[in-house]
Amino acid sequence: MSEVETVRQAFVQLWGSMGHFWGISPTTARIYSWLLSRSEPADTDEIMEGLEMSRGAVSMACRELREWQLIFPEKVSGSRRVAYRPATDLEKVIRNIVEIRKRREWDPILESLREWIPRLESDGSPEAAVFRQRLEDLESLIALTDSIVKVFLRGGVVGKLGLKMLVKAARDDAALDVSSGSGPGAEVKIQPEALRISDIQQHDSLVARAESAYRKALEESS
Amino acid sequence: MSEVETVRQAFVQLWGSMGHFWGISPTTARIYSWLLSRSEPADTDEIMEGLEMSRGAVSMACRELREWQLIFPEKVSGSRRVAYRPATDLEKVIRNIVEIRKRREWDPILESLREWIPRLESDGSPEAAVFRQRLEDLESLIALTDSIVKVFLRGGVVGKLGLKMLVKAARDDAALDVSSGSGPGAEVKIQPEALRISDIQQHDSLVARAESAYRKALEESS
DNA sequence: GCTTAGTTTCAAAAGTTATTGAAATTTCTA
DNA sequence: TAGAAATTTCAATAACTTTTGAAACTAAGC
Repeated sequence: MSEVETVRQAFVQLWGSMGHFWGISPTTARIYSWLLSRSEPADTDEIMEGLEMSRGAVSMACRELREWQLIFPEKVSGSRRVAYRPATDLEKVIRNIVEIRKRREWDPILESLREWIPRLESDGSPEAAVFRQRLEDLESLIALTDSIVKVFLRGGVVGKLGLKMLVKAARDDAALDVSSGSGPGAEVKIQPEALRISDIQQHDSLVARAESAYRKALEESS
Repeated sequence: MSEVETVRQAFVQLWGSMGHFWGISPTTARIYSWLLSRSEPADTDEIMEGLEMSRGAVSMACRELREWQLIFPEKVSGSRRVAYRPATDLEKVIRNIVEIRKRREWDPILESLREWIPRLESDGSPEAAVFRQRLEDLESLIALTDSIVKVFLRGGVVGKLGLKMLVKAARDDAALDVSSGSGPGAEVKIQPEALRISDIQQHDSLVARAESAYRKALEESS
């Protein structure tokens, strides 16, 4: 068995177990990843053989993948067969899936929370107050995640700067780990203070300073 | 039925359907959310009645919640009963879960990808090259997500600035949506250019400019 | 229009996960 | 220490999801 085949099998296995993240079944995920691992499209028979599945399972899964626009049918000339070509721009793919799932599944969660919170306000009991506080905390967390996803989906100067900052911070931390791991007191790590959501969400004029410095630098470089 | 009870039922239903995100079963998730909706801890009988479950199901689920440190057992004085108090600092809860799942599930994905990519390099076939490119794209995407999660878990000045930028960007976008939705040409939206991961990951001296402006502003304000 | 290659559909079967309830076990009190 | 309150465990059962394979259907070629 070739190296490609070995990696392919492991990749298909891995992607299959991640299927639930994408909102598709493991089988459907496995077909998509199998197609991704190839340089050419494949028809139903090839998929059946490659993944040892029934024709019916392949058909159902391919229909779902088409609905998600993860595969595209192509006619095989001189034959009645349809070959399936996977969507290969993975950034676009993931954007598409995140966008669809955000709209269908995640946004309704935020909406529900925002509906419930004022309803608990009008009930004056201590239990309602406790419950409401917890829903508010949860709403803050989910709203932060929503912000990150929105920027990922939409782009823009400030969002890009934010993401670059995050990447830099993670990189800086990794470098700090390496340097603090090489001395005699290697177990001692400087642990920054944990972020609080309320702090992150708060309007901050210092952030505006950083933003305008970045914009000025952008102008000067173009 | 009271307003609290109505919202509670909807919340428990919602949280139960989100259980898979946390890596726990719907039943286990429902118990946790039910406990969150109350101002006082509850014992096994109360949970059984409140959620209409068997004693066995409650016992198994509570064991799992304890393992995740989502609930804490408390002795009920004058009785042999144990009451369960939920962890209520939701930021900490989510951090804990994200950290555990990152270590157990998500980090191994990145590791696998980073193992496979060089293996495909030594196979000179066109198919290996195509497959390798796709694995590299995927690795980039997951590494970005990993960066964001790392910052969320660890904090730090640069990470905090990055998150604040993202929140600001999302807020700015929302404001832009509102203002562009109120004119006669309301269907016309300015769509910023989509972010590319390779761009975000690239070292950028302009980001350093923004960062030092922020640090300077921090010093001046303290 | 007929034939047939190829695909889709769906009920039955298979596989997986969740729940139950009673036996087993643990722990506390008198 | 015995008894019983309370919980845990786990095999059986129930519920849910996935897969199969053959009947039904579609579409292309002659």
